[in-house]
Amino acid sequence: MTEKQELILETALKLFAENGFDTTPTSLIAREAGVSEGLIFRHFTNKEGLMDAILALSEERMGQKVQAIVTLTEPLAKIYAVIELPVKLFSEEREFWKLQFSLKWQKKYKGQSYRPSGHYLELVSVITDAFRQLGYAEPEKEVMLLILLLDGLSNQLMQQPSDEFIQSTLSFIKSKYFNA
Amino acid sequence: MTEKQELILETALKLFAENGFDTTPTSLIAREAGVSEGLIFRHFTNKEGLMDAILALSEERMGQKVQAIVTLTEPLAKIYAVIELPVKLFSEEREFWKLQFSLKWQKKYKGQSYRPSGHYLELVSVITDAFRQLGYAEPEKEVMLLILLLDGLSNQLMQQPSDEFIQSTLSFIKSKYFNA
DNA sequence: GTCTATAAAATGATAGAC
DNA sequence: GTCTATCATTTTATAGAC
Repeated sequence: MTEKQELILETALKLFAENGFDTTPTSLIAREAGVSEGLIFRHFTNKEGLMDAILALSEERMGQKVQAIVTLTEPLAKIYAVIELPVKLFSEEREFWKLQFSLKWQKKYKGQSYRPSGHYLELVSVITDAFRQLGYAEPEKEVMLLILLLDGLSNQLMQQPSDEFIQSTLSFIKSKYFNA
Repeated sequence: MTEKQELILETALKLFAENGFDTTPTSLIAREAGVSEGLIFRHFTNKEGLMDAILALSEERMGQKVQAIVTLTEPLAKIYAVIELPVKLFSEEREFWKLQFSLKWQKKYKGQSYRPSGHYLELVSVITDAFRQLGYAEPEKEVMLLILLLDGLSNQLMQQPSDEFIQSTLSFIKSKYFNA
């Protein structure tokens, strides 16, 4: 991966996150990255190829995050880590994750609608077990509820809420979970 | 509002909801509605005007829904009604509400980002009171949490989940709320 | 109110030189 | 690997006839 290739990827990521995939012209990406428009197509074939490359990075980074949670031993620690995940993702690489979440709502990518990644499914399974270990009566439903909650939280994080709001939300959510 | 005007609006709504605002050409709207493309611009000035007209309808319909909840007397009934709101909205007018929710993620409309409507703020205030009446210690935070939950639920509703999933989710959420 | 025809600009993509 | 120049299409929008 050459320097310009990375530059294109980084710029495209930023612009896609800010303005959406289909409202960001390749001409703008080229201008912002300071490269010729032709170069984008030489390296990534077409606009979709550019998105593919970004998504490949995404899978990799998400895998690392999930791994870090899965390796925790205490069930409650796992649950708290999942609760903190969206905030962590957004604070570390805001544009990157904004793009991820917004994809769900944009035009079907390559004809398929949004599909949860393998990492996501692994996480669900691990958290279900955690709830079970804590003695919750309906672990599957608890996970489902928690997902709804974190989905909504990710949603809110797009609006750049204050740090105070974020912290207060996190601790309030955590306060709802304990050994059953 | 003439017959063709309504037809254009209805068709645009459907297509915007399916494919997004900026990925739906006016030519397609015209073809699907069986009218000339020029007529769209004659009536709605430009593509944005078309969206404005749709959004005006939205405000009106949302107002009706909120009014129905506000007039309930029992605090728990209000909370349950809010919990049921997303499902009700999607089952009654799926495309319409899908468009609403997806707008949050699309390109900033007219340069402003998404802003909650007056109806929304009214609803928040009423539900906060309901929690207070039920004796909850931190009603504001409870509302915030509930909003996250319903935001996430709306998100999931986009994926056309099974009716069984929906019902089970609703009753599980409700089971978390009672007189404190 | 509605349609046909057309303009004007933007956009994705390719070819060929360096 | 990279750039310049250019093409083909699509898309928003307007003008004028009926």
